Amino acid sequence: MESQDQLSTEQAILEAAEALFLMQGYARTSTTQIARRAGCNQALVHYYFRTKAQLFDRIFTGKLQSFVAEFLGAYSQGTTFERRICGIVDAHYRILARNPLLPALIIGELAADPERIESVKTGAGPLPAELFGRLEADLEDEIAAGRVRPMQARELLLDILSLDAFPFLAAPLLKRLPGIAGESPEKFYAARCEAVKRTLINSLKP
Amino acid sequence: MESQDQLSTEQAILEAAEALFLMQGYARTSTTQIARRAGCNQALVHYYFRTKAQLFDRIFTGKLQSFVAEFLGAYSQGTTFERRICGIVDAHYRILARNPLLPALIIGELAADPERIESVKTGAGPLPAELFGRLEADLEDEIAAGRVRPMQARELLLDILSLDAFPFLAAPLLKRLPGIAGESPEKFYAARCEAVKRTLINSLKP
DNA sequence: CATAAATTTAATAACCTTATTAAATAGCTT
DNA sequence: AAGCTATTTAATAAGGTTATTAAATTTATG
Repeated sequence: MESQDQLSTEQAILEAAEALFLMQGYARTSTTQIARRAGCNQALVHYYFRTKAQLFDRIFTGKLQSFVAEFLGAYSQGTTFERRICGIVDAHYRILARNPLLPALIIGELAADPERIESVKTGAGPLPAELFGRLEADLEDEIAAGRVRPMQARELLLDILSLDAFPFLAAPLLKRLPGIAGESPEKFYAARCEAVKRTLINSLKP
Repeated sequence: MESQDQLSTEQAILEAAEALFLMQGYARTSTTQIARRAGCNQALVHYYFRTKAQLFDRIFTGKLQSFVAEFLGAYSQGTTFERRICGIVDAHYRILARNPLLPALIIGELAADPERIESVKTGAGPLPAELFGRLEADLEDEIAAGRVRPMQARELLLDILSLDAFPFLAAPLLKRLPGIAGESPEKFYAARCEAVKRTLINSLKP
């Protein structure tokens, strides 16, 4: 039943589909294209996954939920608030370096099909809200102690998310900018991560 | 030759196409759909604009270039560096409030079709590079005078672009977040603009 | 080996898309 | 009104897409 080739064909389709969906999005990717990349007949894509939509969901529902959960849940155990913020940024850049194309896909697909957002939200569970609550409580303590300027937790979270995610969202554009085009992505992102931490830490000072 | 109805049909097609392209992207929008929204026959779309690609270009090439130019060129004439930074952010939020869906379209379409980036770059002309140079020179002066911490102009520009653009890119997601869902977009963006200015100004302190 | 099950293929139905064409209609202009 | 042009329409060609089907092939198993 479950021979080696069978599993490897199914796996080949999954991998081809993931790569193509990430590079081109859902609408621009055809099952024919997926089959060609996986090195199999087009009907096989439907044999294993029935429909293109099911194949997409199979790949991305889990990926999306774990990504969102990891991303919002990267509130680290640092000794100081400053260290915890830096921990978040480091964690975000690690996650993003592993999935550089995922943010653009999320934006693109969720904008086109907002009902999918609900499934992501329910899938991510209560973790994000819980962690936001912890960040909020910590921030209030820091502000009360005079170590951080008065600000809302929501704005801090948006600052962090913006600074971390934007370089990956705008990568196709940034890659071509004169000052960046030469650099390797790894070096660029590593330097950017350090700069973001400096910006964030400095922005919190009273 | 150019009667009132003729121009209004052409205009109706342009407006329908712009709205649909912005909401759904290029690949998900069909000329049939455009015609339906414009209230005309599908062949008319091709009568006026020949191909779907030409229609898209006709609408967005100019829009894109002026958007990029405006966005990068919003280096205002403030009396102090701090004021100039705030001027940029205010300008960005004004531009974005007028074109809230454009950033996501740019990201989505340029990621799928990187060669279009070149046309945007050439269309934007030397303005961006020139203005970046001015920001860089000003920043160096401020750092030399000890009014701003040492940092690279590139990182400052990325800080600004990230903080300004992200809320619009992630709007479909953010709109559903518990703490934001209730608010009107205008209020949310206005509050965010103020918060971004505070974050940026504070992040520059030595 | 025989046979049953799983996998793979070619063929194709049904549908949608872009773009063109030729005919019909409307709008001017004289 | 006739004639010219511009606009609009219905029809359709050509091609691509998803998904199914039935037949062929491979693989597993008694």
